[in-house]
Amino acid sequence: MKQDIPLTERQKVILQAIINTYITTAEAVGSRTIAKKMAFRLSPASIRNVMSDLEEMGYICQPHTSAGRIPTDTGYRVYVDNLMEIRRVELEEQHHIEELYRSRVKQLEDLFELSSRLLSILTHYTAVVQTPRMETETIKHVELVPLSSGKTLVLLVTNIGGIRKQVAILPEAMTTSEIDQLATFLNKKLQALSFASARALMGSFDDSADPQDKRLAALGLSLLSELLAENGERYVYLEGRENIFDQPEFRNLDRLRPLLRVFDEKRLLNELLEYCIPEDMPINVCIRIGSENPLDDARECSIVVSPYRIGGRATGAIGVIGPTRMQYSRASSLVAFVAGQLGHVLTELSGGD
Amino acid sequence: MKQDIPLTERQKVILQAIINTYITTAEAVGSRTIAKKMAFRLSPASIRNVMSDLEEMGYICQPHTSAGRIPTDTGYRVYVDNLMEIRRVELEEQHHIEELYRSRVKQLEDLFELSSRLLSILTHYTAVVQTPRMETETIKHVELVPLSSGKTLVLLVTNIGGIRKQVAILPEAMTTSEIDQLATFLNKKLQALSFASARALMGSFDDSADPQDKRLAALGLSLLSELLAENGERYVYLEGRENIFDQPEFRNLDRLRPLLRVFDEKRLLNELLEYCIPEDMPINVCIRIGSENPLDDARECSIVVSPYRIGGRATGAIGVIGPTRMQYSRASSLVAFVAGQLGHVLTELSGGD
DNA sequence: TTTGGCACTCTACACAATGGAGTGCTAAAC
DNA sequence: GTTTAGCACTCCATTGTGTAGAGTGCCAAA
Repeated sequence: MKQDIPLTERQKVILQAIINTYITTAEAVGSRTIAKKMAFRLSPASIRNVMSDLEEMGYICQPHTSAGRIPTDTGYRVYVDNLMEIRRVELEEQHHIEELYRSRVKQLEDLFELSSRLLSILTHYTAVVQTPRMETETIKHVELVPLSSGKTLVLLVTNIGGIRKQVAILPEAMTTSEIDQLATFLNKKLQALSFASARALMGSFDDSADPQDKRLAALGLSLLSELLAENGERYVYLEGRENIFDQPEFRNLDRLRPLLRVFDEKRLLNELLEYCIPEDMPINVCIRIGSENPLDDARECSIVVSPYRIGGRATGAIGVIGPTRMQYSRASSLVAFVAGQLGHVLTELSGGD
Repeated sequence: MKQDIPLTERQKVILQAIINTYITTAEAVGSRTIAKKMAFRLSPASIRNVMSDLEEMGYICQPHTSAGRIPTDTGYRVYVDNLMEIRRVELEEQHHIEELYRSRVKQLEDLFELSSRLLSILTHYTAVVQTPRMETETIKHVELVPLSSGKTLVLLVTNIGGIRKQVAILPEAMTTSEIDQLATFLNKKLQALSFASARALMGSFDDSADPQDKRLAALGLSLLSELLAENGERYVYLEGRENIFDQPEFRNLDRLRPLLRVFDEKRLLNELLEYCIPEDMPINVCIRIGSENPLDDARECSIVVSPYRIGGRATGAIGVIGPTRMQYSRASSLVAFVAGQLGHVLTELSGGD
């Protein structure tokens, strides 16, 4: 491996041609194929020499002696970083997407579903959308709906229109008007607070002068504490599972199965996304190729993922998962664009408070 | 085919043995195997004669000349209807399940998720749960949460703790207190009504004497109409997808794919469940075997499904999907039991109004 | 009516033979 | 020095052949 040596122009062009070809055909590409496709004429023999260099550098490899070459993960890496053409989403496509965002969103969940479905349809890969980090939501409204026998449905509406709910058991018998009073109290105190601040505030009433406040805060905390807790796991929307069946590399059941396992386990997906977009990410699109990603079960595939932002603050991730032989250029431009749209709508939702 | 002729005792015993064996081994079973397993001694040759009869009747068939026999869909049918031993769920298992239902349910969604996960774990098949028919829910509470710029989040809580919501645009500018007034009006009028009655009632205000009522009703209708509409599609919970990978008949990608397609398309699942449990079903457990079910993509598998009841009224379906070579006995007893539990908890939730 | 025996059929598996694609190397051409 | 034609070589994929094994159907004897 002599990866430190910079590529010559010729090597670049040929590596690019190999990867472009492989991406569309899914078959190991030989020197003859490249020779025919290239702009400046070179014989297959000359191409072979270059290919041999590229192999030594670790960018391509042969499945077996008498086969053509296929890109390695590091090969894709230089392709993604230096060689691929950056494309923009077609204007017409842009308008089409924007139109959908305008018309199709009736509730928060629609937004995530639309985003993931859209991305899976446009890219033909499997799309994932992670719901926003809890810290970026603030409390908009608290509602207590009395149910039977001392139980209450506790509803929490957040600034973006998200809902948390749970059935809680009242710690003491309460009349309807007392419950109303509690709800009013909670709404007044918690309005526009983050979950963490709300928790802290409620706790602070413990040594309050006003015994009424103290009592209400204690009641409120017992009803809300679980909803306000960091429960870690965020929901992940996943669309376009079926697309992997169209990828020849996943015709094989043994390769397919681990990937489907990842799709089924939200926990793994979350881990994967968290790894790509760790905290407040400054970058736009993150690409993890094959072995670069942390899940053993996803070593055969790549993920292209972007943070989306609410009011400038990265709060969640959206992206696509496909074979390492992915149309990185198209995928990343689409992911970036849809992430932008999603963030835009979410910001609008949360903004006009 | 001479399916009308009743089976002799010997034919029954042998058919039962064949199916029981095939269910556990997944391999075509030959006369020798049966001869060894049977209680009363018969030579393979005699068994072959009976098998020949059973084949002529259409209950078993040979994959090829020199193979043993496997049950046909009609074979499974007589097995399910007449031959299989009806088993009860072990008492210990029952207690375990009941315990889970007591402890794990914080909100309505948990209930469906628990039921489907439980069933998939217990049976090792894929489990589905359809949410209740809209007609069985009544309105418990309406909440209007003002969002930015003339938008409102409309929340509808039902008697079982279900939630419908949408972001609606106010048809006219309203102050916060006007919105509160509207919410109070809606809660007073719609309390405990079904969706259909609510729709009808709101419409009836059109020729009301009181102009204030008329105005509020019109506003309310514009905000609620979409939520109250029959939107047809019910949500379907699905758990244990990965279990089909353990079934040898689905090792083959061509058999696997259509089934996964069904799993991914809630519409198809709904159709399947609707077909098995049409309307207010008197029966307990419905079993559809292979070609008996209406979906082409599910011709290779069986479904065991039961309605669950809220207050005695069947309102949704719960069941498992697996290969036609299914452990029908165990599956149906478990489905029935879990359906009972689910209905029980739902009834409790809705009951104490 | 039951059963042992036997010929027959078909699959699954292993093994060899063949064709084709693609390479690496070398020596000649530019 | 770089490029290219030629050639031997390697390996896969496909096809065909042979064999062992499982199971059947049928017949004649018990």
